[in-house]
Amino acid sequence: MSSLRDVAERAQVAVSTVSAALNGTRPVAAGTKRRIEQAAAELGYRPNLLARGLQSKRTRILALLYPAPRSGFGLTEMQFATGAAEAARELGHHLLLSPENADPIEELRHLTGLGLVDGVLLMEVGLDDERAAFLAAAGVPFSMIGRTRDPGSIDYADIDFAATAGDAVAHVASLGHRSLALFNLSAGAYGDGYGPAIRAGEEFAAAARAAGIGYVDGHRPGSAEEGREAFERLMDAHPDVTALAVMDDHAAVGVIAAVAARGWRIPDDLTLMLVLSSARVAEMFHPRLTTLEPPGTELGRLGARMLVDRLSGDGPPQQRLVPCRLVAGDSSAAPPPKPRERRPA
Amino acid sequence: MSSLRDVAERAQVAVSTVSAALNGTRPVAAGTKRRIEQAAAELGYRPNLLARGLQSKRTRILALLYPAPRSGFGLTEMQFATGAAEAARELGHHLLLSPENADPIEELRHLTGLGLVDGVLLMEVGLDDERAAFLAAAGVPFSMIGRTRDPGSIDYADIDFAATAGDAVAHVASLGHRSLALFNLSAGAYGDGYGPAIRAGEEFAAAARAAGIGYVDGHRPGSAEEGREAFERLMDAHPDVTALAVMDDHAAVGVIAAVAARGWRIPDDLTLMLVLSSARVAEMFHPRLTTLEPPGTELGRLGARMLVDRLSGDGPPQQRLVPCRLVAGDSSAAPPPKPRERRPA
DNA sequence: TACGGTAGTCGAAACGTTTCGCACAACCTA
DNA sequence: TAGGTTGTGCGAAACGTTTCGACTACCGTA
Repeated sequence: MSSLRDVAERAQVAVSTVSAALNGTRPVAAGTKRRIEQAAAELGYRPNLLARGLQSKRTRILALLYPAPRSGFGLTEMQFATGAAEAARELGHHLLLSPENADPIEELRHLTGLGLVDGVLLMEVGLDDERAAFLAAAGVPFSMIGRTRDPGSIDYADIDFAATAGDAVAHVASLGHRSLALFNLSAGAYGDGYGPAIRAGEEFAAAARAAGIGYVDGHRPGSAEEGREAFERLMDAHPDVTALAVMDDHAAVGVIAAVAARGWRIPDDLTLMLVLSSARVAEMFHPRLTTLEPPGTELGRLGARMLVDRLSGDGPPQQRLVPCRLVAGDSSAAPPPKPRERRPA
Repeated sequence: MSSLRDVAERAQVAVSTVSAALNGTRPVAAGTKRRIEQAAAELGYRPNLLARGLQSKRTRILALLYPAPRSGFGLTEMQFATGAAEAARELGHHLLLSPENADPIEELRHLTGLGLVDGVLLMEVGLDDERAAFLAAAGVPFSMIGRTRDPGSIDYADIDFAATAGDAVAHVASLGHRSLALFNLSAGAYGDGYGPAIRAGEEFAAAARAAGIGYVDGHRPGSAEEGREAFERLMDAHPDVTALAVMDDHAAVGVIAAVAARGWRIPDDLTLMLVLSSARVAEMFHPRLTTLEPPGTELGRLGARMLVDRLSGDGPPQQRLVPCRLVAGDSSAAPPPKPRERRPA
């Protein structure tokens, strides 16, 4: 690989002049500049990132930190990563994939001590996230996909749960439903204090109240079997519920089975929608489910972009909320005209 | 951040001695070594990766190169990435996520010219992959997840399609089926020359022949609608087929609908299985589909490991084939005892 | 006693950049 | 004509490592 010195020799100038010409960091006479650029092109010169980073303390490398997935990552997490990587590249940066081990703080200390990364992008942020606290204390630039309970002036991109819940409620309300239930994420899959689970619960309740329709919460099925059971219990306690939003894919499978077991049909007897599931997943179901698709790629892109902004400038904190996109499937319809009854096959 | 010099001062030795002591690169007296280690610990010394890389020409950074996904990445691709990142970290390396832009070769030239990465891990390898050709010509160490038509002595980890097809055929044959069909990946989703599509086709044919059961190929549905049509045409042309393997998730949705439209049931009237789909996807279906789950994480890990091996040693090329895991669902059963007929609802 | 070998340590150079003070010429202004 | 201002380029230092030749002290041996 050719170095700055090779270019300098070929162009008959000093090394520092080449650096200045190529980076535009100080004025260089037009003729000289042209000679240098040509020499660089002829040699196929590429600046060495390590040398540059060593000197300038800026590597233009970002680290994407994510916990070992408790239950395997989904499409959304993949989108965070690819979105962030894309945006980073467009902005002339690189993205390092950093799985956490048992001790995330130690991991972080190590990672930032290496001098390798300029900033950190945090995924799967908890309401009280120790990583965020550590980074803030250590003065390491970072941004979050998701957010802590009190993000203060930390940059983040997160789902707009209020808007999302509003859209969901508006969707079923406009179809004529008067009562909606939510099956939240199970504690097992993500642990307690998982932001999306808590915020979604709160915002659905608020949106339903604002729209003046009934709202039932409390079930948190994490598997098909639990979904089936939860639906049975829901119908026992609240036979008037005609619309159901489910956050866990697998639970939805159970709900569909339970509906069928009663001799009911979707969407005629129940409007069923997924929350925070990608349309690709929703399409796997029969009927194709309506879903509120999380803006994974966009959140990833935003997270990376605001981190780069933070690194290169100061500016006010950027805090962005992006709503899920409602993708209508074949599982939404008007509520049944008269009370449903079990019609076992 | 403290540097080698700080440690040297504190331990009252020369910088070079500290380096030697900490890296074990040449003998250092036991007492001195202890003093140095203590000083390093007290200062919380971390070697600067950039400086080290600049000098030693080894950064311990690997790049994972992947094309912009044509149709959005799936779980398997996610597993490649997380598996590779995990293994890299365990081996003291880092993994850079590198999306390709329009011109992969230029991208590669740029990436390797930076001096930032020691080696490249290639994903989504085509049978005639220009990236592999370029890297080989450029002398850049790399390994592949997947493989070219003629991998020569290039390290790779790929799916063992022969074993996978064998397992699939054995599965249906043992249930009593005498005729199997395969719906391959659509050309649109992955382009022609996509290794898995071609190899799967060949190996299913070979396995069926070896087992002495009938085999039908040729359909390549890439959506639910195409899946439905393909199934209708299949039944028209080959009414004797009682087992079907589908490679595209969405096509399976259409097949299931078509089966239901005939008044048939799965698995009673048709044994349906997914090929190269994760169990998490198979569980979304009703009934839960049998699937041949690709070893995504393991392939990612293997790819990273063999690349690290290649970097640090010479050794013979490593070429590993890993079969898919057959996860039995509720969609496999013995073939129907008597010929099926349409029983429209 | 002199000599070669060895274990341990040091200092300097090198990796490829960026940055910064300084030099030099040409030009303008008073 | 003297002094200042610009425009342009140079050289050296610095970033934090690794590497390598050289030096010292000590030991055993001839």
